[in-house]
Amino acid sequence: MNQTAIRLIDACEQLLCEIDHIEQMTARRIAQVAGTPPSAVAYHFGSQEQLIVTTAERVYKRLNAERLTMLNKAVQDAAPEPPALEGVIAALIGPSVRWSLDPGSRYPVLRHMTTLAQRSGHPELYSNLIESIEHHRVFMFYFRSLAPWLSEAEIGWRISCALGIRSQVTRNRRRNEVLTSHTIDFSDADTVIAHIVAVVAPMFCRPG
Amino acid sequence: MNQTAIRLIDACEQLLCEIDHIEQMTARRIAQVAGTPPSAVAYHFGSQEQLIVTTAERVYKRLNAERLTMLNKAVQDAAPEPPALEGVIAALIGPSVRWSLDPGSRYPVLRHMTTLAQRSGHPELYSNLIESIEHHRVFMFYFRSLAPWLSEAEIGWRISCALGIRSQVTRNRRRNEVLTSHTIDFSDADTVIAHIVAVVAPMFCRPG
DNA sequence: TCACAGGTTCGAACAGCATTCGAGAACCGT
DNA sequence: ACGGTTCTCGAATGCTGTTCGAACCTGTGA
Repeated sequence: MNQTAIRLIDACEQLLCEIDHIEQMTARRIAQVAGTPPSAVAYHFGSQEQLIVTTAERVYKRLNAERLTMLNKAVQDAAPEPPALEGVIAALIGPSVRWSLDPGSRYPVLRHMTTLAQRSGHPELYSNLIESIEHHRVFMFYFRSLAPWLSEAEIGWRISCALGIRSQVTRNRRRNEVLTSHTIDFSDADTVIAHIVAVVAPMFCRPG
Repeated sequence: MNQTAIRLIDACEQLLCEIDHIEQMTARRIAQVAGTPPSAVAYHFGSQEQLIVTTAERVYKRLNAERLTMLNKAVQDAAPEPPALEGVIAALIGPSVRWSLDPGSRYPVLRHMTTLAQRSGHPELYSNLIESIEHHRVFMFYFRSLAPWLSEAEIGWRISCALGIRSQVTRNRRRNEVLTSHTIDFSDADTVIAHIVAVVAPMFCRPG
């Protein structure tokens, strides 16, 4: 990849973390930070949107690496027994929660990307990011061994639910605080993770 | 309210349902549909964004009315016994799910509004819509009577979780389908509602 | 009937945007 | 050293939301 392209991605990543709202993201600003003319964005990536997606993919890989690290730790801690259900759930949603609450993390990149992906005019740009669930397969494996009475689809559905709850805390914090009368500290990652685990774990209970 | 203003809201509502990307929403297009000059948007609403928020508020009221109707029906069906937990959950998330799958509904208005709220530079415009939880208070009441072992905050947290899962199905359908290997029919409202109820209900179980 | 004030309409104008374009510079295998 | 590809860059294009001032209704008090 070209040096200019890399500098644009770096600038894009940095800028996505500095801005509050995606509208403040302009090709001119990215180019200014990267030290290139604005037209370099279109030349190297086709469009500003594609540059943002490329940037998000790079960040997303790091998040998934952290998920896998947490999962492996939970597995090794329990070996040779299967890992605790709570540990697997925490590995699935923990890094997102932790990143979203860490002001120094690159989580804003993913938040802005998700916003952009919602009914974008070019959904094909995001299909790789959204439809790739490779990084969930290994979770699927452990959940199945922990809840063999659930089908693969039922496990996938529960993973989806867990991710939906995760999104609710990482993206609608104000509403959450209002709904719980400010009695839950949604600014503390461990508290939030524990609360999510507490509601997700029962979903995997044996029926009846 | 002025006749021109009403025509602008009508045009805005209609247009929000026709477009699939919020960027296709332009003041000039709204004005064209409404038969006014583009400047009328700024004159009557201050900004295009404020017009969209006003439009969304009108639609949101209808959605909440439908939630209340479903809830009241569940209550009356079970009277004098307390309503079924499943019925209360279905009333909470059902209308959103149903609207989101009905091509003729006004759900796109709310979807675009949410997208806009996340990428806007003027969050104060949305605080009324996002922080108002009056329409959830009555749900809180019935949940508490069904699960008295949970505190008000714990109930609020579970409502939040249910709404997060709801958003996951109304907004990330493709990802859901991939995760469940296309074995769950996410285009059928009753199926989706039943699945959500199935995972949310256990959250209210008595501990231990 | 007139005069006037306030609210409303309207089109032109403004600043900002992403992207395109064409000309030139830089690089690289031969 | 040459020829062709890749890259750089600033100007230009056609969008955008919003502002502005003049014109236009409409109702009121004299």
